[in-house]
Amino acid sequence: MGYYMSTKQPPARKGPNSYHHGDLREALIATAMEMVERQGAEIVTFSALAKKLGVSQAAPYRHFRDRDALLTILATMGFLAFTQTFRKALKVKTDTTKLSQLVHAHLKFGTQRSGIYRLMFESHYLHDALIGSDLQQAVDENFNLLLETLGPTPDGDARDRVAIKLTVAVHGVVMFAEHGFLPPKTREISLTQLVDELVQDAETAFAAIV
Amino acid sequence: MGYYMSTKQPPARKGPNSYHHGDLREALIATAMEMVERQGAEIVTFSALAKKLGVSQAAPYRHFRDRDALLTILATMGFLAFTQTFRKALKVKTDTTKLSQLVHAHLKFGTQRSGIYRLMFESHYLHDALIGSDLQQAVDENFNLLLETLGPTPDGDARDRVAIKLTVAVHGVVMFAEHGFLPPKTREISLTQLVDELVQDAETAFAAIV
DNA sequence: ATCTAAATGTAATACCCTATTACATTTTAC
DNA sequence: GTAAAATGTAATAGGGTATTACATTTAGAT
Repeated sequence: MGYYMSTKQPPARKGPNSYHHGDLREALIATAMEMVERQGAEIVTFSALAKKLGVSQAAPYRHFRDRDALLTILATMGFLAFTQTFRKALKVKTDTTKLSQLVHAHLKFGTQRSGIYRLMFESHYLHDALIGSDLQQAVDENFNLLLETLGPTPDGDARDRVAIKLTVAVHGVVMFAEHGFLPPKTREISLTQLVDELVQDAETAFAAIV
Repeated sequence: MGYYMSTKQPPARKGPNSYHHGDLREALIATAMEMVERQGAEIVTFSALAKKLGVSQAAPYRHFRDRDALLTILATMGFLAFTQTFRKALKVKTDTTKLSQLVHAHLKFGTQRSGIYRLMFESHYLHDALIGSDLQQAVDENFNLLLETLGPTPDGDARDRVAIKLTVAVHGVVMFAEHGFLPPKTREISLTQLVDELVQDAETAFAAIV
């Protein structure tokens, strides 16, 4: 007893001994992130994490004040990854516009990594943790990247509005798609096509103010 | 013992006697809906409901298979209310367009009744319950109302796309606003103003295809 | 090198929530 | 009026959060 084989995570510790894990904090974050990506933040519990990592249920509390604190970290990581995705998208050589690449990167991230995307944009408890935080900074950086991509205009506010309208629309597409609430006709239109149009519209609007 | 005074809900039963509640099902739905509107679906538990209504914790299970079943009913009610809001908005006499009234009704519903709105559009478990359901019907009805408001066009698909793009954008605005993730500059632009622009854009697009 | 303080982990516990089961009481229909 | 259906209860098993007091390791100061 006390030791058993499993096809999954053997509770053997990676650390220097069997009492201390070695780097439980990082292990918790990594494992939690995997769970979020696979099945969404809902299923992430300290209980399950502790079991998977072969530590007691109380152990995670040594590293995070509570469950929300861990999820906030994951969300922040998500925003950093989101921005990275944007940066990479801008570097790719294609025949489409930079703006299009950026926006399609948004769509792809949102739909393919829906677990983390939902954690990032649907979490209620993040709201408070936002102001003046790493998280807020990560969010803002994203938007600034979009503004830079659009380029300068005589009227900055006009540009901002174009960017905002595009962003919220793409976010709306992702959210609706994620939850299966796209209007009837949309079910026959590909999301890619829809987003292409949104980009087109934004570019037209931009051309009018540049 | 066994009986106590409370400034809140006295657990006195409305029904014909103290054993049977009278109409527990409706009471559960009504109370749960209040909780959703006030604080969001997260706080709705059978436990809390039972306590408030002065019945045992097991009693709610006589009326709903599980918590999600109750919440699905609330979400469906939410969609019906949403549609009703649309219908009423169309009846109001103003100097703005019907489309504008409809879309502003969406914004208002989403921001002022965020608890139910989030339940309607963010719930993961609704996804499965959707196909061929009352819920799906309620959702579709909404979109059709928007299409009717736009009016007929030679190319129906083009109209659909205009409607879809507008809807997702407004939904995006609501979601972002709700979670405090509006891009930096947006914090200074009123949501109303933003939505006004979205309507303008849609109307311009519509004018081009009519 | 040691030994003490800080860091990290555990066990035990209290509390809340879900959901089921066997049983109790009303209500309804015949 | 009574049997079946509907509705409610108590008891229980199971899982989750979070705290507290205690155990073990690690690391830093001397």
